[in-house]
Amino acid sequence: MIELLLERRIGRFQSLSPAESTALRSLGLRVSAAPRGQLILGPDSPQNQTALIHSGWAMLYRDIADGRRQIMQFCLPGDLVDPCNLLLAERDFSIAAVTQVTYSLVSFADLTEVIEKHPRLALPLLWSEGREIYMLRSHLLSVGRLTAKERLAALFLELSERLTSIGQADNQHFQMHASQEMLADATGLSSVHVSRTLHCMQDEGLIKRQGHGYLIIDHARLRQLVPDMPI
Amino acid sequence: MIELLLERRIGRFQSLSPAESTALRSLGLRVSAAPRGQLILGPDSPQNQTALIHSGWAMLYRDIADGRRQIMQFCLPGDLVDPCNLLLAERDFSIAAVTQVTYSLVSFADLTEVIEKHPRLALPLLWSEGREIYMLRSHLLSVGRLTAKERLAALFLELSERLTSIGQADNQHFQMHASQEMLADATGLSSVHVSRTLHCMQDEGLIKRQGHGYLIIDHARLRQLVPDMPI
DNA sequence: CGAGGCCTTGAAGTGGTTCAAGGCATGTGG
DNA sequence: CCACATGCCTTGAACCACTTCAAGGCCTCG
Repeated sequence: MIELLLERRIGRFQSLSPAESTALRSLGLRVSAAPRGQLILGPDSPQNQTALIHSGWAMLYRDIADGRRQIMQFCLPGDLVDPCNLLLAERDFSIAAVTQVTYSLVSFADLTEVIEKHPRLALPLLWSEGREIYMLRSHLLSVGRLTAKERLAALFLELSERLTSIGQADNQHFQMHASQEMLADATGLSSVHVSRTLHCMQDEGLIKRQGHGYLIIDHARLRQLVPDMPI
Repeated sequence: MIELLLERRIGRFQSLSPAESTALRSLGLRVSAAPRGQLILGPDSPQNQTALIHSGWAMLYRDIADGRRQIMQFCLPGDLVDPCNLLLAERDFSIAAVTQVTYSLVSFADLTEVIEKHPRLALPLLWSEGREIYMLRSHLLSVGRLTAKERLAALFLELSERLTSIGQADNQHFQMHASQEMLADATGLSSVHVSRTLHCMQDEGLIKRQGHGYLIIDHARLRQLVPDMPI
């Protein structure tokens, strides 16, 4: 039952045999839970481990001494974070829970064992890594060259699509769990400006908020606002 | 003789047998050349190809309709660009020559053939991919959260270290082939501001320029300027 | 010698930041 | 059930880092 999401994603690349499914699930057997805000992988965590998210949102970020922080990506259910990182001597990022999160830590040994027994799983896992890099590059373009409104629109569209693909949203609306400060740290803006820009977007009818979730009402206009949004 | 650089890099991860060396070299047998400014891989190039750089600098970038452009990374000799991308349906970036460049195009088939015959090469190639993602994240942090001076310092340090590791610079100085407009497109600044900031850095003795190359005179002070520069 | 590419420089403008105060929820302990 | 603290969002006002526009200079190359 658990681990369905990573399976489903991989299965979209190539169909899986029962043995392969079981092997994938074995990566997520030891489930941990973290409350909102808790560090999942930090500078002091053992190296050569990465996170597989089962439920909830996490964020992958790096912060620097004087308090500045950059959120590199939001990690959603089914995400196995950057497995290539397992090969590096040191991890350069931290992962923290945005909502209550359940997850499994995956070690280099775990992953190589699975791949050695089921070599056919290697390719889809790399495909998944490729998607991650792809998103990272889109993020870089966004932060480097888009305006505040465009950056937020791009982020909303990305989250909307990713959540839709795991059945946690439809194209019209989804639950936004990140605080405005997190949105700021992800987009390279200040939280004050995020607040103002969101109001502006709401006034223009691009988004609509109710409670703690955002309702994207005009998916098409948001998309048209973001130049070159292929994802 | 050619292809020495990728071998040397991979060999730093694990030592290579002669057969493995030969296999790696086979990826770079068909050498092409591109003059400064020429497109190497564009939107119209066949998918499922990536570039292996033999000599010269290239840049990986994406540009959007209205002329804005973001350079994601500079590709230096020995770089095999994002092999995971070979698995994706579509490439989201272009590669162009910054200087005169010699390179080989590597297809998905080429790479899988090499890895199937020499499975021990898979890990070091992924390690190399891991480094690339690592740099991409540093780049994102830079563009999202650093000031103009810090961004340029970070970029110079990154290039200095990478060039030093392939014997094309020592820690004190290196040849800067990118124009100020390229530096701007890489750092998310305007070229005018790059010009001013460079002058400011020169006045402070952080860098010194002669001819078309930059001479980094105070590696230590640059490093101290950039918060959290682990690379 | 002229053209084009790249860099420089000034002046004006603006998108976004910072600081600071206040509002509105939610939770918690007395 | 109130009093208070805490976290998050909002709003205004001042400020600044960086952009844009525009003109001019200096190379290089045909």
